[in-house]
Amino acid sequence: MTTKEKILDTARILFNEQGIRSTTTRHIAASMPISPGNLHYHFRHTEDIVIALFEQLKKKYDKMMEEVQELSLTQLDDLVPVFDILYDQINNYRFLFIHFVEISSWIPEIKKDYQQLLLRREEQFKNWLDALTKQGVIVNLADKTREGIIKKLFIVGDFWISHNALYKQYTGDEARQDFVSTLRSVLSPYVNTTKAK
Amino acid sequence: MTTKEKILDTARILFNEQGIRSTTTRHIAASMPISPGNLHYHFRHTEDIVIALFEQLKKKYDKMMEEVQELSLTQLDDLVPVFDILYDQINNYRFLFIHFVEISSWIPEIKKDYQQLLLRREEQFKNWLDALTKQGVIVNLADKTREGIIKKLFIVGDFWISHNALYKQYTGDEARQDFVSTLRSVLSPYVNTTKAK
DNA sequence: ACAAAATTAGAACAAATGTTCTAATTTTAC
DNA sequence: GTAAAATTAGAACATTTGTTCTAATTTTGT
Repeated sequence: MTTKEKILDTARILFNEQGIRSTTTRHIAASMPISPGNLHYHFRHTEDIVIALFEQLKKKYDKMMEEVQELSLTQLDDLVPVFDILYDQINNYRFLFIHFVEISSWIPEIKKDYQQLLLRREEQFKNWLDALTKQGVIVNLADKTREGIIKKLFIVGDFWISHNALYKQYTGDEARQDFVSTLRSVLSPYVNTTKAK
Repeated sequence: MTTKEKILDTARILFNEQGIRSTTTRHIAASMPISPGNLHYHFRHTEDIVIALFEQLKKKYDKMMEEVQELSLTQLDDLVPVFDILYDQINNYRFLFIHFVEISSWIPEIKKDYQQLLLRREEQFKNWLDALTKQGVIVNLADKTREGIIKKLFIVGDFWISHNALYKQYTGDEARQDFVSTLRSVLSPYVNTTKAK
């Protein structure tokens, strides 16, 4: 692992554990350990580290969405493994989600990027829900209903981790299961109970 | 308005507008304007300001929940005015919701308080949903389903504002309407469509 | 009216932060 | 093997921060 990669990894872990407010470039350098000068040789500005980490997440997201596309879904629970992977990705970069508003006003570039990501994801989800309807997994959805479902999936997906940090504070498998079942429960009211093709 | 109240109001507005990271006690003092020394005469530590603001919100929440208790609900849309008031409260203290995880690890006292608030709210919501079922507004709910609904109401209620800041960025009435309709849509799948008493 | 208390301004301080600079060391290319 | 480039350590700097201190001014109670 190069120093650059090591910095990103250390930063990500410290950001996740201590938050972005109390994690300084000096802390990151000290815990590797390298000198502050060395760290700033690789990343001139602190925000460059955050930007690079966001890029990592974005890449992983895109890869995951590709894989989902070719999935054949015959029942709601076929989504569980997808939500599982989603959980890991969010959890590994949870500082981004916990501080998203702060970061996006600090680094406008990330805000723009994230909005475009959401736009694309919204389209993909629409297609995805339509496919589920066609397969008879979920009932027919009015446009407004479908939009509402997607909005709830976004909010729960992005902020379950914050809610959990504030309230139940599940860890490990318990956390993952609660995340998955909460996301699942956004869709479950719309499951088609009549046995049609 | 006393100086103390003025400080809290100014701090709240600056926190909402600029975030807690870039709002310092000096900024608050300068924008009133008073001297930094004067500000720290009224609030020895920065966190005392945040704690006082959280107390304000808590009081308003409790007052609102009392009022809701005596509401008679015969249809789902009777909840709209409740969600409306909720929106105003959250919006006026949105910095708390946007930085909740950060604040709660910075000031453990607030974390504890908020967890207890949620515990109480969870009980109230349970009773409330049961009442709605008895009145025939919503269908019978399994325990797990009811818990899931409440969890979604919490997550959407607490983080719609963050999601909106990141994505659509609605303002004014548009914002309020989207908040209300998103919260409403958590319950709408469970509305009782059969005409029973 | 006047003493005591409360409030205020503004200087002062120590600590921390992001970043830059300089000089040394290591790696790479040929 | 050696010159150039890349990497590293650590000192240095300017700025900002929360907070304290001192002295002045204003308000309050009687």
